[in-house]
Amino acid sequence: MLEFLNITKALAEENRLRILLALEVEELCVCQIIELLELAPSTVSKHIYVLRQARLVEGRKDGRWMYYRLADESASTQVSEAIAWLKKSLSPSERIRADAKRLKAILKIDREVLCSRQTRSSECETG
Amino acid sequence: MLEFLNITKALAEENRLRILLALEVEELCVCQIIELLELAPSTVSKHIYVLRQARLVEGRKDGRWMYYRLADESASTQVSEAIAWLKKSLSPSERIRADAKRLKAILKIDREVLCSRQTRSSECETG
DNA sequence: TCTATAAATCGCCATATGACGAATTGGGGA
DNA sequence: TCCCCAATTCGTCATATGGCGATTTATAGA
Repeated sequence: MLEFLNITKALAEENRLRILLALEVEELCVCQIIELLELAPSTVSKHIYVLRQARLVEGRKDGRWMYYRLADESASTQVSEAIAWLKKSLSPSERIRADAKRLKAILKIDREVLCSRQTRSSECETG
Repeated sequence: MLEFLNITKALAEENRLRILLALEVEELCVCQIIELLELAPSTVSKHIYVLRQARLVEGRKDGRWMYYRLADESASTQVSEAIAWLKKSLSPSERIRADAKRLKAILKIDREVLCSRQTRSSECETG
């Protein structure tokens, strides 16, 4: 029950769904997720924390950067079922399409450039 | 996205999960759900409202009583998938087992007796 | 028509949650 | 060693949500 509730609570927030959908495309660095959602780093970090608690995403550290990906086949049945359900049931809305388009643009930007751009200012728009 | 979020938000609360699991057994009258959860009628009513908004449950009026059941095959794909996922993924916990046992006892009580008992007092324990 | 009552709605309160900026942590590179 | 910076954690605020009791609504029965 508790594990299940952790999962449904994690899925019950729009920005967290956006993160999961983005990770469906490919593994992402935190700065790429920040750029996609256009939220403060601390906010994004907290959302990722909730997703990790629910075991829906897994992280890997690479130097100063953290990369996150959807939980894979090594995950528990509950988690795997949840991700399968998510993929099957979440039909494309306007926002989801916009995110997908925006993510394509973000992936074209060199990651180091993206991170430093966030540090300096957020003048340059991505989409 | 919005429909999906309505569903995940509805599923992201323990007492609402308890209601859905009880309705898996059979259609129930509100007073039976109140007896099971041991919460105020107004609270239970609000939970049912959320479940209805998400289209996870359907109601039918019979005189002064309202009966609720899980959404059936006439429901949207998203709703059907959600219920299928719920049934498949929510493994029995202590609380779920206790509820199942308690529900059996509640179903043995005549509905009118149950309702009037709630009105007078909550002295008589059910399980 | 009037009363009783099952359920829903309203109003209120306490707690949970999402948002941000500030401060902290930890790994590279000078 | 010292500084830089990606990411996280902490502190705070505004809003959302779950809980209850009081009130309202709707229907059965006198």
